[in-house]
Amino acid sequence: MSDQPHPKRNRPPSMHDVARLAGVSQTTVSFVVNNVTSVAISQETRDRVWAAIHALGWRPNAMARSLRTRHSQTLGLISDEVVTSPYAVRMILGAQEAAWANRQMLLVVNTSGRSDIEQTALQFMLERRVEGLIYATMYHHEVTPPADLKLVSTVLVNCFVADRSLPAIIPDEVQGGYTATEALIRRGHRRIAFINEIIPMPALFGRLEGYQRALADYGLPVDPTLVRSCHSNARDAFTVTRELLEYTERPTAIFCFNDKMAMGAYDAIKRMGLRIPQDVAVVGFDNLELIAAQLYPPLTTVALPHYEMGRRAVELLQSLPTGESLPPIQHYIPCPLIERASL
Amino acid sequence: MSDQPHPKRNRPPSMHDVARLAGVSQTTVSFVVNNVTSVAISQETRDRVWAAIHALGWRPNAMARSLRTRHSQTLGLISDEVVTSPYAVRMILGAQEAAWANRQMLLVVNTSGRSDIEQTALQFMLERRVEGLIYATMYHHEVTPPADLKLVSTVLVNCFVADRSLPAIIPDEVQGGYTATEALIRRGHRRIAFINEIIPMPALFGRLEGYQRALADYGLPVDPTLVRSCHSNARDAFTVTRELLEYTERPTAIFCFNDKMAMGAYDAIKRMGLRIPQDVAVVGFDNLELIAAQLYPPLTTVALPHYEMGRRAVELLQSLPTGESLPPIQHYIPCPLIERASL
DNA sequence: ACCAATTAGTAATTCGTTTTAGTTACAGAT
DNA sequence: ATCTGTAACTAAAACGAATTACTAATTGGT
Repeated sequence: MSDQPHPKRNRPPSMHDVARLAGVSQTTVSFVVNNVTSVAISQETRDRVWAAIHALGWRPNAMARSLRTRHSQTLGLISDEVVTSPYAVRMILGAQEAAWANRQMLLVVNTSGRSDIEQTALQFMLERRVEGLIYATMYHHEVTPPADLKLVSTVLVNCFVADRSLPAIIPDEVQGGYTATEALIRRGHRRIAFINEIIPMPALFGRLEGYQRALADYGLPVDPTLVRSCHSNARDAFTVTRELLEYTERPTAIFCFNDKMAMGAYDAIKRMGLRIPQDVAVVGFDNLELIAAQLYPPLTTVALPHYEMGRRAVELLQSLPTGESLPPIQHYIPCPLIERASL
Repeated sequence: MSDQPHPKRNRPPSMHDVARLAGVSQTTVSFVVNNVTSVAISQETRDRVWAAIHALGWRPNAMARSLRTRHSQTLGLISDEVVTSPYAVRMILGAQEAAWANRQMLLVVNTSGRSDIEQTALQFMLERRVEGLIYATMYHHEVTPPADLKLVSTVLVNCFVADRSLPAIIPDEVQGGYTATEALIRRGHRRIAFINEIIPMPALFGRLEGYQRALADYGLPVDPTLVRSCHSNARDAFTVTRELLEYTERPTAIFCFNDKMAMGAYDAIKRMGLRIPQDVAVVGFDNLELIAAQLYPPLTTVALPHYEMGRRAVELLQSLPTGESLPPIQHYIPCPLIERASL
């Protein structure tokens, strides 16, 4: 009664089905598909096999292949909030594109900072025999990842473990702070304020160090009253900026810990009737496109190299000969200055 | 010489290894692990098996399991720029969390709008036998996905096909525009301007319709001079806002097509010495946290329900009994008003 | 005419599970 | 003493490919 001859339920065609249609053995199909040269197959047969493949719409079953070859062609990415955050989506993109270039797929899990999810996610990925794992965080900080992480090659991104026993890809905060400050100095600024984050974190110390080093390298004094701290949001930065601009000897430039704060600084500067960059120059950090490019004038800022970090992490994993383990090197990725119009 | 007895190279332990150690058959191990009740296994044996599992650190090989059960426990997500864009990362999060709740993993590929990548990505996912596919776009617009998409259950997110032959999850633009306008009306505003996007797209028409309907429902006239269009960036919105505020009968409220434009509107309003919301109220659209929450005063805006759309898409796929196909319903997801302080 | 080499394939095993169809041992009933 | 029933397992066949180790037929050299 049924028009469809159904070989066995209606599952997708297998190599056997192809072989049957082409009148050859499954082995031959495999050889044709994989272009195996160690065994000779006539051109005529190859053509017949390909014809059968197209006729049936066959495509390989990646699980069967992986089971046999012991290569899952899969990388895992576990992150706390990266997926959620506009901050770091480019990191995923970098990772995904690098994986893609190697015909690997990326399994992504966002833990929302919950360690139970993190633990389960790791187990899931181990079960899927990922060939490498990226453990990334939204903010650059120290982490204590689950112990099972040791069972697979892992690269930390934007974070590090206390004993530096795992390879990590982290932004070069010091160079970033240095670059921002140097750019201002080169524009002739001598009184450069730095509005820093107040909650202790590597970025805070690194950027401050960069700021200080740049001043020192160019023979400028470090005026402690020009270094202020507040929570990294526009509101608080607004207040601090206003205070800075009321100094008798007003700073002519402000380096903000991040773009959100630069946004507040902009507001304060404009409110006081000053112009950017003529009266006060501003440099931010993070290169949040949404803020930096939309502000007026567009904000010159230092970019966190998220894309680059994601890419490097994957490339590091791919560079690893099977079976060996990655040396626990901490890779510092430079933070480039993105020049717009605020200085 | 070597301390390590190596059963066969150094591959991860298999059920056979566990079985050998526990002194049972591999079948028994499987039954214990999967808590199979159709076959009786004594408690004592169960304990021995679990002990062996822990001793060896065994964990199932998901590929072998999937091969056998024909369930990949995997969903695919193909997007143009979603991964890249802060706009819609929450969509991925929604999808991932829903997948997670069902013990499924999400394979993510970003095509960067390139159809060759899109095509290959789809093939990869089909090879991995994904149990469902989400095809998402960054902007709400019409798409022509690859034909092979028909081979797997697919849900479109934030986009639709011309003939509506595929189920789609899309934001309810009309309701969003209505909600924004209504909120302003309820605050007593009578002259409400709408700065719309200028490039034709569903959002433009939908939000405009919502705006007009709200005015009509509340018996307000639609003044065509109050509806302006420009490219959706802060700079152009700044200019348009300035013009609007120079009308002799100035609008007391501005509904902006999106938050970037609201950012420009803020600048113009402040520049003219007016206060938000006392002199001019503003409502945005998109709820870009970075902008909306950082602006001063914080921006009241309509949120695109990205998280919800991602979640719904996955739940739709999961709701599908194996073998059947999803009805091509277009699901409109409401866009909620996020109240902050700009009206 | 015979051996070696080459060409063109195939059979059978394996990867690590799930699952169906048994098997064995023993207790209790008759 | 045998039969039935249950408890406690196990053997073996999938799943869909990759891969090793053959075989059969042809060609070429002498």
